[in-house]
Amino acid sequence: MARELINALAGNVECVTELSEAEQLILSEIEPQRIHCDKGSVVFREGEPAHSFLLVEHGICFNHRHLEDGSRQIIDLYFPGEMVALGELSSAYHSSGLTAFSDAVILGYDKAEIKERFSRSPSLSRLFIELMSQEQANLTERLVGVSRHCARQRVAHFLLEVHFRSSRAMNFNSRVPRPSIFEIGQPESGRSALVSIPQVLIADALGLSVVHVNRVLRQFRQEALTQTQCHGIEILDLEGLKSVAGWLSAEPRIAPAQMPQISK
Amino acid sequence: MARELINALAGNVECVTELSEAEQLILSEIEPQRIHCDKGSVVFREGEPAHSFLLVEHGICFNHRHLEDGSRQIIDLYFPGEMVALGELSSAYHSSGLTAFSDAVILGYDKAEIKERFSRSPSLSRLFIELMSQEQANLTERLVGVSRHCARQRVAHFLLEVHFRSSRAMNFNSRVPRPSIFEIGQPESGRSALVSIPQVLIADALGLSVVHVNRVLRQFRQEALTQTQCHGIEILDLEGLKSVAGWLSAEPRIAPAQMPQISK
DNA sequence: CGGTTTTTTGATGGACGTCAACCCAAGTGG
DNA sequence: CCACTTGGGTTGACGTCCATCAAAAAACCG
Repeated sequence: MARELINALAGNVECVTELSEAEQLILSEIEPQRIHCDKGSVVFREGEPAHSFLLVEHGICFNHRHLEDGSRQIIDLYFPGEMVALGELSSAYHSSGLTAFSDAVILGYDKAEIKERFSRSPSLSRLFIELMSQEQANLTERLVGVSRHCARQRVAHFLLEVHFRSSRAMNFNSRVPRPSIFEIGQPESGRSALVSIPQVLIADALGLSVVHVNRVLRQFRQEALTQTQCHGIEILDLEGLKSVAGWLSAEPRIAPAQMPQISK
Repeated sequence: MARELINALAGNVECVTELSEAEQLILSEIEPQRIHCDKGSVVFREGEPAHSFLLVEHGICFNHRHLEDGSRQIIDLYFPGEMVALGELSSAYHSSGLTAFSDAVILGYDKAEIKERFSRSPSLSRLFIELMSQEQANLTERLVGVSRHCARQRVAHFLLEVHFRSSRAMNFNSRVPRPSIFEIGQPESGRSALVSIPQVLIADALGLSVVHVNRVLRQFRQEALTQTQCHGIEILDLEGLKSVAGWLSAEPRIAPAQMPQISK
């Protein structure tokens, strides 16, 4: 009985609780392949055939695309309990590569089987669509962020996102010993430590140069927003960083009135 | 019998042909609301409740988000036959606003009904997921484009994208008189005319200033890549523009070998 | 301990935003 | 018919943000 998939869904979307026993069973029955990846190893490259649907169990991965000029764009990071490149479920080829950032364990589910099982029940389909919507919303957010914010804001936002996503990831299978790459301290006295991420990764994710990322981080240090500790970036002033990033906590968007005329 | 929805799907995804008569009927039965929008009018704003699933029938719309500093980011354009913000299907509120760029007619389908009907058949669900994947791929493309390309490339790419999407849009209900905003000439002698789009829109879509967009367009004119004619941009040298944009026609991604070790 | 990777810092330059002005076409109202 | 507005396009001067180059310092890894 494999509950990883359901746990992962539960971590990402609320309506899992609405699933019936039978539906949960449908998901539990799928037996995943366990893929062990060494730190820094390439799980797959863009263009390779994509057989399976992937879920990160341990460690951190990121997917990326390589550009003509040799640089790479990191599209997203994946923490334990997160599903990799949902949008590629129906595609026969990977549109981006995946690399393990730390030693990682990835669960691979057969795509055909996943699709077949999801289509057995409307709720499961709905749930899947829900997930994709969420991922799309994230992408949109990222798009706006990258194109309209300066380096300071982007780096701050990135740190915060990594912080929150990695701490949420701790709730996923917390019984399992967590990989040592996680240096997350308790938020004692307002501070909290962070994953030790090389600056080049931040740069590639944000479309900045390593040099500039470094400079921004120095600024943050000088402003006592963060602090370096053994190759990790520790957040000292969460609220301060949030205000630098323009972080909207609950995203309560305004809703003025006015609808277009409707005819016929 | 309303076939707009099926036509739209057919224009975006191949597997529509696999749909059975019955499934096509399921879709044809839904009666959309017709929403007429004047040029420049706001169809809805971000944060407003989202009741319906929208399909552009005539005209051009774009969705956008407003930022703290007062600027706006245009997320995508929508041409006739394209579905607006697919990812929001399962969301109760619009995460971005929609504005009619020209006089437009939009078909509004009740979300609940769409969802109910899609969930009736696995093929329909699959089809929908397919669509969302595609949109996500586009978004990813845009993300990479915005963060890694210079203004020249971005503008060139934008012009090409608008060109191809608008000419594909002509195939959608071609029996209907096309809105006058479309000034698409036949590709006679290698040239082809383009929608007359204000530069400020290009700027907002690409995250550039109007001034700089203008400069880039001037360059293009000097290089005989484009030419202005009565408030429209005509593409003179399609291939030239493609090479400026780094446009990959068929996107044949390389697929080297190497898989990670698999255990258990 | 030397070789490699990552971080750090400075100097220089290019790309692009901002400000400010001017032009031109299309109304609009007298 | 003409003054006035309005919205977009065009152009120049100037400044800022950030990439690039280069090189040292620090951390890591046999």
